[in-house]
Amino acid sequence: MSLSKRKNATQPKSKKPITKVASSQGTAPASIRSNAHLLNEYPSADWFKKFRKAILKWYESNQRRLPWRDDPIPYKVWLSEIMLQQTQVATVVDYFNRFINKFPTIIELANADEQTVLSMWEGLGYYRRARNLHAAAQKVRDDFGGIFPDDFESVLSLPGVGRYSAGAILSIAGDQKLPILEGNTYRLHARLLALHDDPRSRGSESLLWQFAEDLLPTKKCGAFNQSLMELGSEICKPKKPLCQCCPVIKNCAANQLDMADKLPIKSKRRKFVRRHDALFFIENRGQVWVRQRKQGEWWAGLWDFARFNVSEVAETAEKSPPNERLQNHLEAELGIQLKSHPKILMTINHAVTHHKIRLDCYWIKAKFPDAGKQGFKQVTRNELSELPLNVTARKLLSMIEKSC
DNA sequence: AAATCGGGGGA
DNA sequence: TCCCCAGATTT
Repeated sequence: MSLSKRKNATQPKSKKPITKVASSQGTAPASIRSNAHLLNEYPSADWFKKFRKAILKWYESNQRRLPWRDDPIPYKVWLSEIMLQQTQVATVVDYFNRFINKFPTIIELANADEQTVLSMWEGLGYYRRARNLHAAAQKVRDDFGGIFPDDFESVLSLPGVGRYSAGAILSIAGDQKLPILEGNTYRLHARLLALHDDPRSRGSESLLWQFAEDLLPTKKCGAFNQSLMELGSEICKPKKPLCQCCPVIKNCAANQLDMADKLPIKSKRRKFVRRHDALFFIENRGQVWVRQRKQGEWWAGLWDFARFNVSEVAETAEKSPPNERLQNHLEAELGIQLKSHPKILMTINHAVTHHKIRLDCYWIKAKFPDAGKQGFKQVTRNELSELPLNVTARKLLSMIEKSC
């Protein structure tokens, strides 16, 4: 099977997914030897042998008990890996249990409505993951006979699955010898190797994928890959790593150089953009205005109340005072006549990736126009509780329900 | 190579 | 406040 599209920049392009470097241990592969990213020598074969033994032994008695570890079938491992993308373990656990309870099998997930899937995802963020998960389940149902595939290329072809997730799923669920590289292991490896560069940079990334592959034992690759992440999460932490408790302290170049807390080199962070939004909870005789957010918008697929960017509105009408501008915009945009001034309910400060948002939430009473403008429709508060909402909308709603 | 996509937890 | 989290996808 050939890929019709590239999944990500690090994805191997050849049919054989992972480039084999014969006996690369001891002497670094050319790709590594040719750069000066390491403060130390590339590890020897003996180093790799001792590392594998020590970390696997540590993992046997130190692994956390997690729901997806009880029964590591491909479906559960896959689901856990998608939920864990850029999301902490503690956050995922309850979502995972609820999700498995609601959709016990891939087929049941595939046959579900996307709205139901999104509802189960509500609050977890990165909602594209949920839509991709649902689409992938349908692909498994339709293209793979309902059986989660067990070859790297097929797994990689599923939407939402990149090189990390494909390797993680197949190693954890099937003990396949495939490397992983993610947040924990970028940091762990940067320290083990004393990587004198940002591990997320282009050159470092390829070096670290090679290292991740060289690390793999011949068997127990699932436990081994998990042990790397577990160690990174619990011992080799971003701040104040617990080096005195580390089972592979003797393997750590950063520790030997007394630089563990100085590495990895952190990349420059893009600064936040401030943003001022206004939300309108529009109600009339028990009916509330909502719309489903479109593809390409934030929270695509989720439902939301009327929401505007105050700065953009201000640009189009500079002369009037802020409240009046917003009100005029509201009337023009939604085709409604306000019976009263919007009443401020609450202000929510939140963040969406690199945006810091102040959200002023207003309540207004207005009659729904005959033809719903801008894709709005009206629903009862009861129906509202069933729709997948973004966190701020849900927060506002629960505040309103509480005060009435 | 860089931007985009949420939300929460912890210091 | 800031940093980080078992990343993938698009531009």
